[in-house]
Amino acid sequence: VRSYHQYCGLAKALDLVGDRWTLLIVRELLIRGACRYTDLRDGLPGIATNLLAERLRELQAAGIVSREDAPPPIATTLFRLTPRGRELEAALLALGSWGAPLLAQSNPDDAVRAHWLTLPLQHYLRDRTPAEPPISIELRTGQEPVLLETADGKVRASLGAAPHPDAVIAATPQLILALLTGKLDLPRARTAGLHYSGSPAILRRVRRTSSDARSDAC
Amino acid sequence: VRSYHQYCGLAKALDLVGDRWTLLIVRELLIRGACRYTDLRDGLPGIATNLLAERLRELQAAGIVSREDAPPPIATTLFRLTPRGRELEAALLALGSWGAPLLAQSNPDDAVRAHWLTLPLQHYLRDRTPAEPPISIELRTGQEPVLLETADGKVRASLGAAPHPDAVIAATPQLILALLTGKLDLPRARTAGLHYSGSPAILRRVRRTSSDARSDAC
DNA sequence: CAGCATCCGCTTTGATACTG
DNA sequence: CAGTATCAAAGCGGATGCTG
Repeated sequence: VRSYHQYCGLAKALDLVGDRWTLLIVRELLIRGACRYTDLRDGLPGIATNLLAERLRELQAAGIVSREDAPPPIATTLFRLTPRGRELEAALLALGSWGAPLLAQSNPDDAVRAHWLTLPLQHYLRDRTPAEPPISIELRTGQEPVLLETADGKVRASLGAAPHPDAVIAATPQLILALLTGKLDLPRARTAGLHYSGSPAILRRVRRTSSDARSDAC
Repeated sequence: VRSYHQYCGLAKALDLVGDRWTLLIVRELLIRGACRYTDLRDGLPGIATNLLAERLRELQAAGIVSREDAPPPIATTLFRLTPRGRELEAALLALGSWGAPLLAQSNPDDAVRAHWLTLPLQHYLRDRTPAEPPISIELRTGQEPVLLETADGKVRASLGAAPHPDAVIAATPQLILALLTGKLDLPRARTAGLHYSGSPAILRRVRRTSSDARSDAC
């Protein structure tokens, strides 16, 4: 809340979203869309409930988040990003991409949520054969499923199950990430506990390999 | 310093650069290159000196900043970004661009530094006639001069004087920004205290006009 | 002077308990 | 479900002092 009082765009941005937890709240709303208070709390393990309430008030005052009181049948409050809030997506993805390599050394006592996978996956994966018909892959981690789809050369990740997935991967987020980013091949991932069903060609189409030239390691 | 303990790239990034002042220190090193401690303090008005020292230690431990002890003639310590630190540029520019519209309502008691202009200017300006020979414009605000140069359709902003500028603009940063982003035309800017020397065509080549279609207002 | 370290008061955060 | 209340601990801001 305390301003830097500097005539600088970055400082002004940090005045609004630089406080602890604030950008992670935006992350939740970006990935999940409209959210209830409890959904947010579940996606932000470690946050104190008074802080979440206070941040939501600040974000609303800053025009980044809006709150809707219940469509009639369900009686609940929904929080969602305003258009201005959604404009934070580019900055958030850039920061998340910078941090993605840090996921390589995974800390065993880190909290894990399946939907957090969508950010690094969209960053690392490409469709190698965009001319062919699009495919979809379902990721299962014991929590909510995540859906991967190819679209104009890119890979989109979103929440939800695939109606007719071309492949299904079931494992921990760490294992899925290791497999898809090329750190582990399919046989090794399987012995580590990953379940894959579908044609190996589907996997090869989007999987990064160690030979992929990218500046950032994973 | 306190970690979020979340298996998420954004959270990992914020673990390293999410603390107060940290991204602004990176901003200084990005714009100015290698810096002495006192240069940093001057570019970060409001920071407590012990915090600056502590943040620099943390950034060094994180592999984002390196410190060099003096080339022999001058006896001083130089701080600079490591390659990994420089990779923060994209994220920093994205956040700065998001915050750039907030510069429109300028607060009179905000601190001002000429070199902070480089970020919003690179964001807003385009070279309208990239086929013509490149031009350079010098900005003077009473502090260090800033140099604008056209290069492949874009406008680059950096610190330092132009050897043979095609135009010179002297005014406060707020006025310069208002003129170049199209909020003020040249006659009005002049009556507000701005000095312009050079052909008006030079200005028209890079200046944004209110008719420029961009989603973000300024 | 450059580059800190120490001390102190205030603010922010974290953890938990409680409520309409 | 969606918060508020309370309180201890940590972080921050400002001033000052120290060292090569």
